[in-house]
This record gives sequence, structure tokens and C-alpha cells, in this order.
Amino acid sequence: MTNALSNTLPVAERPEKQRLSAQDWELAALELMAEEGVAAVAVESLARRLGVTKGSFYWHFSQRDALIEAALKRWEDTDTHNLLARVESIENPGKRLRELFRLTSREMRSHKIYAALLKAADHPVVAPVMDRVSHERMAYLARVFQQAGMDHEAAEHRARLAYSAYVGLLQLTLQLRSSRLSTEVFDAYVGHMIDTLIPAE
Amino acid sequence: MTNALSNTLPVAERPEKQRLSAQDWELAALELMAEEGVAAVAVESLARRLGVTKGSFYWHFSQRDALIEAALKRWEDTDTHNLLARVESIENPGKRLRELFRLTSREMRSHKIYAALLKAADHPVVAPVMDRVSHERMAYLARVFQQAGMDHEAAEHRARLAYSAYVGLLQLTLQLRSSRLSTEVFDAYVGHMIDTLIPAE
DNA sequence: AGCTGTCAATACGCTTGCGTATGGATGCTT
DNA sequence: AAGCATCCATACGCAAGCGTATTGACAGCT
Repeated sequence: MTNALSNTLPVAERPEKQRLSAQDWELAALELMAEEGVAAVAVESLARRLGVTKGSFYWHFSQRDALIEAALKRWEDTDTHNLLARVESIENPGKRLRELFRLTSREMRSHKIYAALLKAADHPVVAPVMDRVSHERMAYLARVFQQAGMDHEAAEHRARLAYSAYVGLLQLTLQLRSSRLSTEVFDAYVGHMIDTLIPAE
Repeated sequence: MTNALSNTLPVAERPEKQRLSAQDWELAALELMAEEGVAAVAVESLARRLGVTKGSFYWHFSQRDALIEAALKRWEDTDTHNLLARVESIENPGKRLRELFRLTSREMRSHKIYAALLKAADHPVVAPVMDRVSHERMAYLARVFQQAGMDHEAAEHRARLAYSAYVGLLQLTLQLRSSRLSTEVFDAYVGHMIDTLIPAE
């Protein structure tokens, strides 16, 4: 169906200018989004980046928004589940949360895309995706907090608090240049956050 | 020096089309920013909003960025200090923090501007302002947390955590349409946040 | 009344980005 | 070999937005 061979290779190793599939455009769009935000995903600049002209783009997609939508669909399908899969085996809810927080704090690539989407949350294509993703994640957190012994309402609040802390930290560290922390301080902060937000076992 | 009479009146009461001062443009820019973000502050649309053409704008400002800069300067000078002034009389640090959080949670107008600036934090004029403001606020929080009995490092971390929670909540409630809470739930959340983040007296 | 400074309108050029139209190239199929 | 589908290049039109240049309107002063 699609040009599977070249698409599964890392971008750099693709033997220069093959012909492109829609998937290539979607992946390149996500890459650009992570680096420079949704607004930077312009068809002409993307085309330049891929070594073609926009004549190619409009063969694969009807509009710019169709690309954004397809790229976000791809992101939504893969990104969240990847993370949760890696902690679901942990039985103890408290430990699972701690490990989740620690893992999450390392997934820079994922963060950049999420932050970029957050910035573009007023875009009609982006908004519903962010709504879904954020709610799903908060609902998951609330479930686990409840498993960890909190009552329903407290768990909901704590989930919102934890997720807000995550989102806020994203902003502060990615958006504000001088807010970047050294690895040691960052790790210490994550520790503090875990101790403050996750009930002791 | 400036047209003081008309400028100090609320926008709506200004008797239609007076002549404009730089200050008028700055206030209108802040207004537009709060409503539709920094990107929406375009000189031609702003001019339309003010009932003039951009011929006027370029008499008052050399560039679009000069307007942004002046508007942000105005915001920075007034906004933060307003809030802190209202709680500095409270002696007990814990109480002061609680009151600060409660007050802050109500200042919608202020939030909208801050959220808009956060979204535009990659803009060269916006970035340094956000850097300054965010650091000042976090430093203030850290000081008070320390006064409330935490050691230096914990206070720094807690300040970052609290501020992240604030910033994150902004995103979730302002950016994500379906994340808006009813007044009751919102108040309950703020209560939970206060109980979780501020050490008991 | 005339001058001057202040604020504004109009018209223009430039760039970026979207989307369309059309023709060319390449490769698979028969 | 011919034909069809796939992918891409080129050229165009259009809108938004920035900034400039020039002229006009009006108020206050002399």
C-alpha cells in the first residue's frame, strides 16, 4: 500500500530523494512541529525540507489542515500508549505513578510536540485532539490515584494538579530560556514533585 | 503631555473618535492580546478596532514590535505589583500564601494576558519579559515558602511546583474548551491545591 | 490670517503563505 | 510498446500583514 521500505528507515538514511508518501509528509510535519511549532508547518517550507515542491504536497493532501490532522492522528495513536504500556505492569499504584512521573520527565521529544500543540490549542484541528488527550491522561491519573487510596474527589483534584504541574513545567522549561535547569536540579525537582503529589505507600 | 482626559476613561465611554495617543494603542493592544493572543495584534486590525487607519499607528510607533514592547512594559509595571500589594499585609506566611492563591484564582483578565504571552514566548520581545516576570514570581513564592518553615531547597522546589501548577491550570482551563470547570468544582480544586502545596500552620 | 506641529488617510511596494491549473516525468501493467 | 496511474515542477492568482511616502485635516499660537 505505502512505500514501506523507505518509510520505516530513519530520515537521514533514506537514499536522498525517493518519491514521497503521505506518511513521509506526516512524519516530517511532526518533526517540524516539535522543533518550531505548529505555525511553522507551512507547506512550502516543509516541501523545501523534503526536497520537493508543493506540487507534491497537494497531490497527497487536499489542504494544509488535512496534513495537520493526519499528523496529529498519528501522534495521538502512538504517543500516549507507548508511555502507559511501559508502566502498566507495575502492580503497586504508588510505585506505578512514581515510575510514570520519572519516565515522563525524560521524554523530551514527546514534550516538545505536546508543548507545541498546547500553544496551538486554538487551532480548530488541534483543539479536539488536545481535549481528548488531556482528558484521557487526567482520567488515567485519577484512576491510579484512587487505586492508591484517595477518595474519588480527591483523586480527581490530585490528577488535575499533577497534570497541571506537568503542563506548567513544560511551559517553564521549554518556553522560557532562562528557566532551564541542570540535570541534577531537575532530578531533584522531580523527586520533590513526586514526594509532594503522590501519597506515601 | 498626553491626552490625559480621554485616556483615563474606560474605553467605552470615550466619546467616539477622539485623537489617539500612544497609550491608547498600548491599552488596546493589551486588550486584543488578552482576547486573541499576541499574534492577533496586527497594526491594521488594531487600527480598524480603534476606528483609524494604520497611518495613525506609524506616527506613534516605529514598528509593530515597538507597540508590543511598550504594551508589555505597561503590563509588567502594573500587573504583578497589584496582586502582591493586596496580600503583603498578612503576617503569617501560610495565610499569605493561601490568600494569594485564592486571589490569583480569580484574576481572569490577568490570566488571559499571561497565557497569551506564554504562547508567544518565542517572540524576541516577549521572551525577556516572561523570563523576568516568571522568575520574580517564583522567587517571591520561594521566599514565602521558606518563611513558612521549609528549608531553602525544598522552598525553591515547592515554588516551582506551585507556579507550574498555576501555569498548567491556565493552559488547561483557557486553552482547552472542555476543561472548564463549574465554579464549585473550581473552588474545590483550588482548595485541594492549597491543602496539598502549602504546609499546614 | 497664517504657520507649525500633531494626528490621520491613501496609495504603494514587498513578502509569506495558501490553493489551483496544467503539463511533465516515472514506473507498473498489459 | 503503449497506456494509465502516480508523483512532482512550474506558473499563476489571491489575501494578509509589514512598512514607506505623500498628502490632508485640524488645533493652537503669533
